[in-house]
Amino acid sequence: MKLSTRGRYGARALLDLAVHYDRSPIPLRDIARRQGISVQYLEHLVPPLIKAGILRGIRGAGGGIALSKPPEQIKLSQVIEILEGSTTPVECVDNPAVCPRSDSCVTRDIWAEVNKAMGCVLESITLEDLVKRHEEKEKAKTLLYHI
Amino acid sequence: MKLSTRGRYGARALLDLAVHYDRSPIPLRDIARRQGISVQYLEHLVPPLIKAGILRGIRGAGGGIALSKPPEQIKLSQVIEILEGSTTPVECVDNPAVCPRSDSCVTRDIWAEVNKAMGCVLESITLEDLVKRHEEKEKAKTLLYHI
DNA sequence: ACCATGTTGATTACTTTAGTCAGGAAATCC
DNA sequence: GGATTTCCTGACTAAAGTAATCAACATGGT
Repeated sequence: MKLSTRGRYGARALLDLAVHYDRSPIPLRDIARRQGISVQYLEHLVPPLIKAGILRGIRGAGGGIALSKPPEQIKLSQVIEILEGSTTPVECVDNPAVCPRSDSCVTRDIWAEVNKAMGCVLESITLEDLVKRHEEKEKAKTLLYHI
Repeated sequence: MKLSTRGRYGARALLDLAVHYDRSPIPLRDIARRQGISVQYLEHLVPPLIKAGILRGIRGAGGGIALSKPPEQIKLSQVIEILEGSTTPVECVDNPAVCPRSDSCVTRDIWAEVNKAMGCVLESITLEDLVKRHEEKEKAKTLLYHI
């Protein structure tokens, strides 16, 4: 039930962008540095997000990438779907034809429920929520310094 | 977020055993045939389940494997844990040390919630539940013949 | 014209997964 | 007590997926 680096890095990158939302485009270089990801790897995560309408890319000096929608309109479920493909733990849930047992298989029903449970969580969280959580953590951290 | 064949086949095999619970041990050969899994592959799923106390193996003619606990005492979460290892979608959830950002990372919190959501589903389902679901499906199927 | 940036495709090394092969150990049956 | 049946164990292989780099291109800003 693993999530690959694509989804993980992608989520972090988008959070990074959401934190700086409404500012000018941010170069991949900056995100890569802040998030500890190589620019070259990040470059491969960007195109699918652009195609999906989540990001836009601005070339040339002073360019970078930016969210093409406000953070509260971007659900985590969508991001993961784009970068990881389907989140289903098992092929047959999305595509019953891959297994002749699909319609009589009770374990398949369970995997579908597991998938739904994950989906509900991811669907309920937007980039804005992530930003809020992030800010709260930062706040808590600075408060510690004053003790 | 994939589940490998280990967990899938293992779950099906245990369901098969649960359906025949309280009968004599069942040879791997039978389970393999009914479930469409190779005996040789199934043989590798059995030992960890035995070590975990879920199964016992009876050698020799008339032998086979059998559940060592009644089906209502075997949770799916345990089975998956044994066969797949941790279900966490991301290393850092179980083991914060793998990533220096762990304590300030909000995406990590999300993966933990996703993991919990999956865990709740798997924890709530026992082999007995699977058997019941299975029987209902069978019943529905035979009813269809009488229309 | 030049440089900074995103965009794209090919390639590589590595790891995991799925599965087979081959042989051994214990229990049963005759 | 030997043959048979079954589980048990470890080594091995092929294929796929993952993580990442390399290299070249396209485009916008100055």
